[in-house]
Amino acid sequence: MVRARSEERRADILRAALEVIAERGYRGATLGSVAERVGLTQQGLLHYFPTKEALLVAVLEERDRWDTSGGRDREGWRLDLLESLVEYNAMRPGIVQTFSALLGESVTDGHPAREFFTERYAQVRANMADVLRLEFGERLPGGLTPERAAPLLTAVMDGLQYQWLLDPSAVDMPGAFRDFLRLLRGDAP
Amino acid sequence: MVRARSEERRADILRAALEVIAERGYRGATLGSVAERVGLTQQGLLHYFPTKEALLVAVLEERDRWDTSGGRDREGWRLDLLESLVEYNAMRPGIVQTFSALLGESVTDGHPAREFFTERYAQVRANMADVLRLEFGERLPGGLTPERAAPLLTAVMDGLQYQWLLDPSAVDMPGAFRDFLRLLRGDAP
DNA sequence: CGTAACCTACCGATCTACAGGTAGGTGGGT
DNA sequence: ACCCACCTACCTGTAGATCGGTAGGTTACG
Repeated sequence: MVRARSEERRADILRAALEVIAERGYRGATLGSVAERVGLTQQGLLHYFPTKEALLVAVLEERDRWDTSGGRDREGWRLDLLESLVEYNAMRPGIVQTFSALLGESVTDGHPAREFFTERYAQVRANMADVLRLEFGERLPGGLTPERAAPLLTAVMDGLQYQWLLDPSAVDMPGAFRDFLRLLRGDAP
Repeated sequence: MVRARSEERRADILRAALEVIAERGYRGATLGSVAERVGLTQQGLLHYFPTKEALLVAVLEERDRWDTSGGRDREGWRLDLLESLVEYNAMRPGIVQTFSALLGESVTDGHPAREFFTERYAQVRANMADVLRLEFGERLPGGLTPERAAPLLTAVMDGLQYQWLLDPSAVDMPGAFRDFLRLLRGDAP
């Protein structure tokens, strides 16, 4: 079963790339250090992914697949599932760090992940709007439409991640996110 | 007046560094490209800032000075001044991009700006809490304490910046921020 | 006043260290 | 016999940093 072994290798490489990108960002990551982590030479790695950028694209695609599986894309989430997602993220600093680092880099000129993130955020906002509409209808308790609240919801998730990554002990990410949801719901504390 | 000329040069260099970091991030920025922008060689630049990291530190310090002048530090802002700040930022994509790129990078291991941002965010949250307390007292209309709302306020500002940088036409940053403030205030739309 | 000593603001050459990528193998499984 | 999964060797480019200048101005002092 050579084929299976090969697929396994690719998965190993992607996992290692995720780690290295988390540690050093995309620009700071080197093929050599990714290769080393899976017991390959840099050139051996290039056998699987012909360029550094191809590796990045594969990483992003996998993230996409992971995101859209679990029923997010069409079916959508519900608000309480978002809450669990944040809790889940709080236990996986590695993944959060990878994508926060990439997001930060991606706003620089000509970054290979820029288009990916641009499209992704458009889609995420649309998803968020759907979730909110499902939960609240055309007007949230605070008076916003789902479309107006969606960028805020997205921003809170991302912004909290940065604060939490910089100092996990200073920010209770899931707690703060719940606070925000309460704000959206217009609940009393 | 050799001294004055020198100070001017340093200021030029810092401005150029800000630009280059916005375009390529810190890791992607090169001393040569910064130097070129002010009509120096790379070695000439190193005469003013002995290492790349020293240059970054100087950039961050200047930002700090800029931030804390204008009466932010002790006296604090008020909520409506925050609103103007966001509007102001929306007209200065360069600055926003520089610090968003740096923030993103700074969560990677051993990044020279990491400590700076960690401390800075602690301070920003404290400032935000003060602003909120000044405006609302110990309980905001939504029921949160100033300390609980501060990370959210901060997160919204940062998160919106990323969405806006990726696609300015897709996000009305000042508008969205006002929406959030309305949520905090518990106003009807 | 003049000149020697010194300082400031640079530049050219060069070193070291990778980084990404190419070319051309080799060896084991099918 | 063949091909997939690698490796060795190597090339090219680039980045940060050091070294040793040089030109021009400044200061100290006889």
